[in-house]
Amino acid sequence: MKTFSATSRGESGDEAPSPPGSHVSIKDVARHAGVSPATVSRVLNGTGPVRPVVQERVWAAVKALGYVPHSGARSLARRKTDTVALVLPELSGDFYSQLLRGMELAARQFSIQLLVSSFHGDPAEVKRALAATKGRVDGIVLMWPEMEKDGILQSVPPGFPVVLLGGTEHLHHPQVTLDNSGGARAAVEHLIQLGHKVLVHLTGPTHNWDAVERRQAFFAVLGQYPDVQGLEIPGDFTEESGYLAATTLLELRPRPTAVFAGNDASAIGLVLGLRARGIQVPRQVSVVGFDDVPLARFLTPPLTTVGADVQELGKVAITALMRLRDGSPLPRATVLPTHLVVRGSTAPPPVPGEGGAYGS
Amino acid sequence: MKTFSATSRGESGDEAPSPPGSHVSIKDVARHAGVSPATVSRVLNGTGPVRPVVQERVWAAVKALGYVPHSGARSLARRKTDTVALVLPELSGDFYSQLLRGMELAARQFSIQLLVSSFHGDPAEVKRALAATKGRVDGIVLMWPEMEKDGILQSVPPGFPVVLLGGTEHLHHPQVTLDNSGGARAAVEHLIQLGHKVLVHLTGPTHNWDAVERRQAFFAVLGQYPDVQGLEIPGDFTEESGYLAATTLLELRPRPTAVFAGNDASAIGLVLGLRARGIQVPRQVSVVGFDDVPLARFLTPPLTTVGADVQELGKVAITALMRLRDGSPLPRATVLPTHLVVRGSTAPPPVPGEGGAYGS
DNA sequence: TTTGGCTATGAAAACGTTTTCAGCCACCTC
DNA sequence: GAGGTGGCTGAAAACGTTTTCATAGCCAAA
Repeated sequence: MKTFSATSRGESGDEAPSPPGSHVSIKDVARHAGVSPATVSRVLNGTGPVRPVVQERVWAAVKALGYVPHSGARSLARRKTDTVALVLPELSGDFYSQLLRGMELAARQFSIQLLVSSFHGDPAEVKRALAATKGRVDGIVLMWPEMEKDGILQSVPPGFPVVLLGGTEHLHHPQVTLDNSGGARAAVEHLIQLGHKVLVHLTGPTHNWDAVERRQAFFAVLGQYPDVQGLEIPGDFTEESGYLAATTLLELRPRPTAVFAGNDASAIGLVLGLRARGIQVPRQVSVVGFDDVPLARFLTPPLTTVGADVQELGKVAITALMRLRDGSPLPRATVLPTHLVVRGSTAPPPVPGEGGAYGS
Repeated sequence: MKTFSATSRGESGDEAPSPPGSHVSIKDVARHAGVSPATVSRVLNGTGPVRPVVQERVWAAVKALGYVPHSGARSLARRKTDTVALVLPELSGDFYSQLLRGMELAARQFSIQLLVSSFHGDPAEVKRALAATKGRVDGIVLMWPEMEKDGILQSVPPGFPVVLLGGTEHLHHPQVTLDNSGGARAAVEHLIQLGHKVLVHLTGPTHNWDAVERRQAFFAVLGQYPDVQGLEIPGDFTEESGYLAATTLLELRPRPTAVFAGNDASAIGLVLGLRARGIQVPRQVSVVGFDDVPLARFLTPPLTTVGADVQELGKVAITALMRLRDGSPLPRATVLPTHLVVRGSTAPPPVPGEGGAYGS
């Protein structure tokens, strides 16, 4: 088998125009152009006055040597890295995918780089990730959906630009979130409007801020409709917990005819679980999710759910961070709208006697 | 509206234990501990001999001042950044999501950071992205699916660790790819085994390396079966192109009974397009995709397609890069296996006279 | 011709680390 | 007591930039 090793590299092919030494520094350029490093820096950055003829000499030297500035050294000298860190719970999945895309788009607009890391729910990882960014980035976008967050931000010095994404509000850092409450309200009211009288909420993890907000909104809406009953089944945002919830649901008395699930994954699990037990959605039970994952519209029936412009969320987070970095005033919290997407998994409740109700 | 500005930050809350000045450097720690910066460095990095009692003093000072090393300066001095750059066509979508996850997992294992950027098909962006990494990373994973790639790697000095992900092979850099040929072969042979005699390939973009490999494999297999005919319809990997291909397909003579689509997106579009024209899949036309996107198993019918462990691909790419960085020998090319996933979108061809064939 | 004020440049000091090099000290061996 | 020997430590030189500060030259004004 042909092998590659760091020492056995061949001659230049489509590499640098004339790549003499791997490491050509600003001093080499200066020497080659017959000027001082300071002047080269001035030409490269367009700062300070330099005679046109000298500028040409410098550019010529840059091209001739194939010089590319060393961003690390540059950052050190300028005290500015043009990089921001993204510390997220996960990187995969539709939500983060969209989020990342929005952030990348914004980053390009601001000409900054993105340093990503994910911590998979481990607080120790968050701390490590945050510490590792010291001296490497100009700011941090942190997403920490857990309720508890004491000491997470220990290693970041006060005054360092940090934007919190989702989750609870924070004394020291601005926050960008989706309107969980509004979305949940819309979902629940949709079910009530359809005529449902017994609703159940399939909750998310109790320590998850989004889950808490959605649950609160659920009961808040029910408080306004005395003739509607609200129950809840504990879940944890996984498809499996939704599947299992189907069993619990069928044992509830009075019988719920509609479910507001904390997110799409558990809603999908629930639909599958109900179907496995012979219950039809939405004829016998209506189901609403939350997130509007791409999958939602491809399901049978297509899932009614609450959507949001997650890409926009990413953009806004980066933009907020940049404003913070630049010292511009910034709202303490920015809440992005969510909207109900009515599809096929919701319908009016079954009329007793027409065979829609499920067995005794 | 309450606003935040960089200058109006409050007192410390859950921030640093005792955050005196925002910027505490190794010199401050040294002074506080009554030693030299060199000794602090030695203690922090566990290098060189330091008396235990002094070590304690240093650690105490570190804690007292809430010192966190400045990675930027560290990188400069060590000539090592513990960061690698990911230069990808996109960041969103199932494929990249999985890829990123694998890379992140591997990165954590190697204790390195990930600097991401995407270029959306623009060669100028690639060059900018690569140049921006100079002095910021120890290596680069570059994915450039286009056939043409002259000069893309101009600004990276020869000998700098680069791993190519997918795409064509390269003289100077090792490569990690998925087995497009094997997957395509398996897909086509599956259709032939089912009894199909007229196959059509819905191609990807002509300048895309993966598309080219899959197309080549399609015709290579057909070459071995003289009694099977192969046609092709040009596409571009988008769902829309698949949808439109349905029309073209129905006009072909002889009538194809099976389609091997270049990827899942176009396969899905095709299925939708066929259905819109009253053609049933797989009863009248079988369809195979490529990629096994998560959606595939939720479609009706679930899509038969070619899958691969994309997360593993990401891991392998990072691992290869690390080996390259460390000067370990490394295969010039690593090809990861793909596998056929048979689901519901393929079936034997309709038997004439049984109503399966579509109208004249 | 001096003075003053530009413009264009270079020398050198940052930036915050790591690492080399040399030196100090205590201990051991004759 | 002289001469190693080895363990700790500090001074200082990197690393590759940017930026401040000083100065040299030049032209206009006095």
